[in-house]
Amino acid sequence: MDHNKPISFLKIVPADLMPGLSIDCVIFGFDRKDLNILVLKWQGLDSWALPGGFIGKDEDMDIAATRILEERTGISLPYLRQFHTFGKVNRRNNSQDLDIIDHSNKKFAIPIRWLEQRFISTGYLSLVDMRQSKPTPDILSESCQWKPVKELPELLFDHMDIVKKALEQIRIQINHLPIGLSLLPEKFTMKDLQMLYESILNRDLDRGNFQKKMLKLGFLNRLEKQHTGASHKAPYLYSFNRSRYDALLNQGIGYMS
Amino acid sequence: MDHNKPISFLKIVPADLMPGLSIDCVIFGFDRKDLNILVLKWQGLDSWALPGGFIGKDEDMDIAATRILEERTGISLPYLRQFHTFGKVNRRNNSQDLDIIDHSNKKFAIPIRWLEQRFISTGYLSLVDMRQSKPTPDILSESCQWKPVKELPELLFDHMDIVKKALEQIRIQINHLPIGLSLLPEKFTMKDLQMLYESILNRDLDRGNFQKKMLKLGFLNRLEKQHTGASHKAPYLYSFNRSRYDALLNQGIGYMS
DNA sequence: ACAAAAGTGTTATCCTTACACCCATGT
DNA sequence: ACATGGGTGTAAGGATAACACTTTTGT
Repeated sequence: MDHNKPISFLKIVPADLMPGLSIDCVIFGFDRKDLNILVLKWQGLDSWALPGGFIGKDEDMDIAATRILEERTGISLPYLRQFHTFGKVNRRNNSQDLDIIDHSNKKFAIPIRWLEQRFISTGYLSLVDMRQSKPTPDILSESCQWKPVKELPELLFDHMDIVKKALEQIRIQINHLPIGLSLLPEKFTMKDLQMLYESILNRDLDRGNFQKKMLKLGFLNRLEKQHTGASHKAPYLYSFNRSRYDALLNQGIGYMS
Repeated sequence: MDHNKPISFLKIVPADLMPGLSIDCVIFGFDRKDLNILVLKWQGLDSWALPGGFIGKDEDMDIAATRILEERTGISLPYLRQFHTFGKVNRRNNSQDLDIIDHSNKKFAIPIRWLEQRFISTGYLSLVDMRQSKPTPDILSESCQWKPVKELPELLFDHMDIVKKALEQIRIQINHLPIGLSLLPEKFTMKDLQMLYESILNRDLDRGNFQKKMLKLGFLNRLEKQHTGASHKAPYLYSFNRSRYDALLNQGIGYMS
């Protein structure tokens, strides 16, 4: 049996899916300024939601997560990690949620009552470079957009709780996650890296101290300077020393707390 | 509908349970010396496993975890936290595992094929004072014992992976978990606290520095000394300043990383 | 007196913090 | 010349690590 055979979300065939189990993805993007999250707008509704889907009966959960994200947003991932499983009975039982389930059932001819069952959902998070991934909506969605964390629209179900938990986890585990590696392009400036940390930690860091700290940790390769035409000194570009970075993450990088 | 109604594990009635979903508990215990884990020995088999069970259709997952642990070991918990969900297709598919499932099916007259389905399992961890909880096995188990982490017996299915992940998580999140509060009795000595940290971090810490650091953090109440009759100075007893401790955990306590 | 474990002190070193200072560049 | 942002330096204070010293108690 091939456990990794991709299963299309768009054909919802309950017989092929794990019942009662879903996956929701919190995709963090970074654009040199703000931390963003990828959200989908459902067809014909003013409702935004996280990209999510279901798990094939013969599909590893991690692989399902990768597939779901790819199908729903067109993004293939460098990094995807489970962070929490949401198991409250009434996590999607307010009246608005029920309306939407009903609407979707009809619109997409999803087998009756499949969406109505109780779901326990596992949240996955990822960190990607916004400038290198152009999300494109699937047929269930009207659009697929990056929204700044600071001004998210209302989200369906308990998706706001899921986002909050993802943020909390990313902060707790900041010293153990390959934040920079995934959220930044191949080459980046020290300022880019600092702004990324500031976005995640939600506070300002001292420029000089940040620079010295990062350099001392020794996982950055300094490349040639690149002059952008701006009216000031050209910044160095950096790339990650991959093996050194991985080694440090295992121990937990001692960033400013 | 009452979402919190306890559902007996011992009556396995598939119609009342979430299919394909289970819970496994990694219960850490501490006895002033070693870090232990609670394991069950299955009836009539030489196999050890983590205490686990299933989730009622109208039961919150967190509440199911509490119930399962209580039913299977007799322990009621001060603290129980989800740490990972295990979703590999073949997590319990080696031949020994299948034998055991077959054996259990027959012995306990569990509805046919219930145990044979694919399960995705959420791991919960807890930290308890070994001296204050006397685990007692349920009827599925021959015994229920504490085993030192350093010399665990072979475990069924992927339970060893689950234990390893729990340990990894407890180390990564050590500054955010109420380690001491749950694993130690009401009153304890500084030595107790230090040995606990040493067990979890798996390395020695300097006695003098540890003492000073903990005192400076300010979440310990120093109580009267208690003389035990040993041939040396009597140590102070301490208790936790609960509100101060909670506040610090939110920020992340800066223990020696 | 001695061993054992608790409590505290000392010192060198390192890290963090808050700045200040100079450099390169376009206007 | 000046504003802007990049790179580096410095000095005070705090934290860490290694180890020494003193105290209490039973033998």
